[in-house]
Amino acid sequence: MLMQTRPDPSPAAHERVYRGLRTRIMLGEIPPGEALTLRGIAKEFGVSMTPARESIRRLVAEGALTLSSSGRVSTPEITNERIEELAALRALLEVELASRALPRAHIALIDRLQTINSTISEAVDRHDAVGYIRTNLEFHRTLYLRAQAPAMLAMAETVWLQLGPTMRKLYGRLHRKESPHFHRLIIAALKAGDEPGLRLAVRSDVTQGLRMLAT
Amino acid sequence: MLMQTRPDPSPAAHERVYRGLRTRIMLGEIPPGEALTLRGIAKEFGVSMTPARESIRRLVAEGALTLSSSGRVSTPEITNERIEELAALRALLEVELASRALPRAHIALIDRLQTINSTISEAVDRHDAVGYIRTNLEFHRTLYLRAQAPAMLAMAETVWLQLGPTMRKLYGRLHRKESPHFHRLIIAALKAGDEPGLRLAVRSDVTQGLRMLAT
DNA sequence: TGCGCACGACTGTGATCACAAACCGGTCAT
DNA sequence: ATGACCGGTTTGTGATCACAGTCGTGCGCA
Repeated sequence: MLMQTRPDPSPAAHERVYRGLRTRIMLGEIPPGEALTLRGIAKEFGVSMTPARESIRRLVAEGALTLSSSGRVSTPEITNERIEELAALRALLEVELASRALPRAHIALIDRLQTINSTISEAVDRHDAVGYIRTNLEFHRTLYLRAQAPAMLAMAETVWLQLGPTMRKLYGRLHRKESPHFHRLIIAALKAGDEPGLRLAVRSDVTQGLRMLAT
Repeated sequence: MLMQTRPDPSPAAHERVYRGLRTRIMLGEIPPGEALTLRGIAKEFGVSMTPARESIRRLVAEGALTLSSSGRVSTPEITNERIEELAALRALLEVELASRALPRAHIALIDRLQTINSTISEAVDRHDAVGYIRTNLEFHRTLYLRAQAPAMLAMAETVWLQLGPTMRKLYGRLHRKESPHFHRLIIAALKAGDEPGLRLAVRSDVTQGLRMLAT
């Protein structure tokens, strides 16, 4: 009985399309309001319309794309109220996730977070917006994975996805090298086992992007 | 120019299938671990496999259904950790929603909530589990609609959906007529404009179901 | 009697096609 | 010049089909 349960021999076509579009959206590579067509997506990924439609349905269900009344798909045109809401959701979810990760955060995790943090600084110096966004999300995901709360983490990722199209322009104007500042506060709070400090640091980090847009 | 923009002349087939399955899941009419087949769903709704598959994709994306490694779909088998997590999510999201609704809660809303509450009592007396669940959710949705936070409300509904398959058995053993107790506390806090009291009441109401399962 | 194995039915996947509605030009009348 | 109208083209929708993988059942063998 050497039934090697290979988890992913060759991902289904609709899965490939989904992942491709999802990362592009989450990293802000598609501007808000951009229109997409099923045939265009299908041709781009070298598949037929069927898997393209299924991936679109998933992304629409996750709020990453919107469907016009006639079925046209596009990246959502984001309003200020929506951004405020999504930022509030990030604060709610991620503060809780960080708090749950705190008792499980041993030194190896903190080391890893510091490594990621320096990678973020490099991306900032390089003015690499996509690299910055990706590494920044990796920082948060690495921490929250320790919370052992998959459903909560999935919701947080959904919020990141919905913020994707604005991330680009949001973080485009934020190439100050002060960005990992709150990350350092997070790491310090983790080291000290300081839960209130951690909650405040995460909340500050998450809502910092909002403030510059509200002006 | 009498272009009558009818919003929904005849809902698309995949939409009908989606709504049908969604309400059945959210109301707990499908037990956990139940297996579903595309052809079965298609035949039941009188459509082909295509719209059935699309609705399944949406529901899987929302966490209402799970996909086995071979693509088989079934309602999720829910563990205690998952329930704890989902209850925590309900608490986080709904406390925030209630708090945001509080300043906008005028007397007409409170009257409506009281009406819904008495309907809940009737369902309890009738031992009508599905009616109880539906009316209970209507109570919460009516309140949260006032929060003017559509993304947050959508997330809360997603959590309800994920809790659906367990709701039935959870609330099945809870046919004590004490159920609208926390609802009365919520209404009282709304009347008094007591935000801390409201937060506590919502949190208590939302997590009450968990406690009896944790034992 | 118990265990493995093969066969058949079933299930999800993806491609293709026909169809209806929406969109987008240019054109014409006012 | 501005507006409505009308064609062709594009777009989403849903049905159907062929195919590959999976699951289960019953048979056969030890």
